[in-house]
Amino acid sequence: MALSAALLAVAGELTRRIHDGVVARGFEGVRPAHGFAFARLAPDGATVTELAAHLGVTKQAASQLVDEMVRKGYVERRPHPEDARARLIMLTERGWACARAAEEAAVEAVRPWTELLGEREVRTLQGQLLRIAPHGPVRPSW
Amino acid sequence: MALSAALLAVAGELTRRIHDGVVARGFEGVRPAHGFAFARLAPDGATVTELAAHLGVTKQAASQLVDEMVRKGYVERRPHPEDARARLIMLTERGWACARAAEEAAVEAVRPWTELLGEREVRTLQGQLLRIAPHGPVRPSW
DNA sequence: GGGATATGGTCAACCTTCTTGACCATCTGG
DNA sequence: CCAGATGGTCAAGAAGGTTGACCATATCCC
Repeated sequence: MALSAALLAVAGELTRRIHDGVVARGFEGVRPAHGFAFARLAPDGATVTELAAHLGVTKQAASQLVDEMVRKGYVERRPHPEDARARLIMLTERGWACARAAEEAAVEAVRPWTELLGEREVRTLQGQLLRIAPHGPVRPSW
Repeated sequence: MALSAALLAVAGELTRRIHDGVVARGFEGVRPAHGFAFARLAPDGATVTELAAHLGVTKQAASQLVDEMVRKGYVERRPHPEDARARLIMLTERGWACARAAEEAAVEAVRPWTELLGEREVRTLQGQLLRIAPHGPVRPSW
């Protein structure tokens, strides 16, 4: 049980730090859920349905999230090049900037661990975690 | 970033498995949030205000959670022995049974890790996590 | 080709869980 | 013993999710 508690504590702390780091870089009104969405949209965009599958929510919920991100200027809905029903959700320039900020914040949040455990141990840690749950849920919900 | 993603994936997977394990043992209508509450109530009970502080929510929210757990038979409100304003929230017999089930489910959820990494590595992992965030938030929210 | 059916997306209504604000009962310090 | 602090609840509302209905377009199959 101690292991579970420690893991959840670290995950919660990490999420909080990344979020704080993103806010500190000037992106307000953004939630962790947006970050999980960015991860799917980043390479080439995605449809609402794909995003919903990625996040593990209904497509209505994903659509509302997109509404919000559009309103805040992070993404835009473009016509899909191959399917007139669908729309391709793509990051705007501001969206890319926010994604880069999240990346920086993540690196910054992990840095103290390297100072504490050493670089080799951190790599070991990462390897162990990847072996334990290579395909865990993207949006852990509880 | 890969490290962060792996950590969140493992945490999400772990939470899901513990929850499933508890449900499989016959406790329905119970959420992970209840488990976090049990952890504080288990030794000797606690007041609503203490529980709220533990969970990181308002005392109104904690009170509602207690309402729900009372309705489901996991806890009961008893008069506080030293403060007539307060009430001592204590686990019922069913509450204790559920807490034991969660403990079992947690052990079961972690067992595959031991098979995968070996017992020594898992202990190392636990030690590393405890050093990284010894006092992370109890109820990671995102 | 063309109609039945599947799929992408949205609108609307509702539910759950948390918050804020107001309030009462009781404890505590001067 | 009274003023202020603290424990708890009630009520209303915000946030973020779900289900159900619906339209537009794509795909399958004759």
